Amino acid sequence: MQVNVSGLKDIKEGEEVVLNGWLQEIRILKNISFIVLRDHTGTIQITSKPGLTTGYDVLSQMTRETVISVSGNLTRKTQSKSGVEVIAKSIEVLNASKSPLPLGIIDPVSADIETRLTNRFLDLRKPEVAMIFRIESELLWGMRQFFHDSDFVEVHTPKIVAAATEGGADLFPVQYFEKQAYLNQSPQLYKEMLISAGLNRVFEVGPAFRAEKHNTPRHLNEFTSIDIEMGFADHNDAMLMLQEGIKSGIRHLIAHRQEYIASLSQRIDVPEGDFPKITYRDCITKLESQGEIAKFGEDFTPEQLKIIGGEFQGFYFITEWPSSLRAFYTHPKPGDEKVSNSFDLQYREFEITSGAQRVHDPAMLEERLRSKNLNPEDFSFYLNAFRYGMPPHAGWGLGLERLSLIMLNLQNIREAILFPRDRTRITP
RNA sequence: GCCCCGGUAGUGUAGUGGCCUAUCAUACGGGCCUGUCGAGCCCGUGACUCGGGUCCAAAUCCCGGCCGGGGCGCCA
Repeated sequence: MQVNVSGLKDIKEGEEVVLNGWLQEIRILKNISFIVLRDHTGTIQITSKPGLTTGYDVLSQMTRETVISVSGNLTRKTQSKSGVEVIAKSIEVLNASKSPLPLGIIDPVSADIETRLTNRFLDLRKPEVAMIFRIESELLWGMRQFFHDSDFVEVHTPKIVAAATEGGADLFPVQYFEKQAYLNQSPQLYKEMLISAGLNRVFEVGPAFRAEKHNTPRHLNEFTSIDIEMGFADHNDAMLMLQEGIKSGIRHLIAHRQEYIASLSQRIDVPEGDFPKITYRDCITKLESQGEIAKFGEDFTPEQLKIIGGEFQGFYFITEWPSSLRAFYTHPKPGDEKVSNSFDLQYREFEITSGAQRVHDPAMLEERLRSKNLNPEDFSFYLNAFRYGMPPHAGWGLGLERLSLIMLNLQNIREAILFPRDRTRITP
């Protein structure tokens, strides 16, 4: 019977099993040999002896990470520390591995992130590395379910676009036949058009591209953005949806994959209660009381965000950002138009999400475009959607890799994406 | 865009002008070992990012290229 390593717990003493996987370690002694076989569920010791095992004589030629198929009998009457092993009847090589490995899977010496990324297929064989993506998958699944259950439609908008989302530079140009096009930095404009289209609530999980030449542990040039937009809603509705979306993702992870959580060195809990909120102005007051120079209309430095983040446990919102700091589509706060109905979701010094109530009045939108030195004519495909009945609406965009980064306490965002696109890397 | 730091065996490192015929670990190859499990012990293979320059002498100093890490800006 073919089983995974994790399935061995249900196998009776002496029963014959077939295991497929990678040869993680091999130790050949004079009259007995041990192999540690690894599959995607775990590792198991395979014991073989001359005369008992077909293929014993070629064991000494087997290299680490060779793909093998083992058949044998499970026994728990073993001296192995794991308390269970398989006595091999036969060991077959399905595909040999070259040696030496460019990156050891279980070596005591750790490799640099660069070496790991250029050999990512080997790096990902480490269970703790693969676990990042298993957890990310579960978090995302839980969030997807939440949005579906909350009447959102999952959509897919173009990644090749004609105009800049927010008018700025920092886009990757692409040649689109005879036209100049760009990789989209955000699905923002399309999400909003779908509100005019009457879909009412949309969400999208997809790539976003930023041509910023940054080289930091928290930026990628291609990342995965979880975006939502909701009609007949404001920034407070959007914040609630964000809070509940994240909670649902974590709740799903905990409910369905306790074994993942157990393998981690840190705890993951569903945050209790509402995420606290602090206004931009209150942040400034707080910083000034600590001797920091923080001027209205300027973004916080990473150092300042550490100070603010130190006031909160886990997630918190910074709300009411100056209108001058936000994109043109951000709705001003009625009666206090220097600030906006906007928010960032933060975790310590990390910005996870940016969102807002959006401008829905076409005249105000044009004015806002002009105030940002953008030409409304360049946005006519977008502005048209506002001229024939656009509901008030709000939404946000969340960086999936940043969410993984903070949930798993990773030191570098490149850890949270399979094949990072950073300042210089376009392979693998 | 600005600034800082780095590149030595497959991997990770030591080394700051002569003592380097380059350290150590791990990996790899061979040997010993009836049960290992971070196996152990013995032997061995294996490296100074590239191109110029300074100097009697360069892994080490200088210039440039390439590659990488980080800080700021900007942002998810």
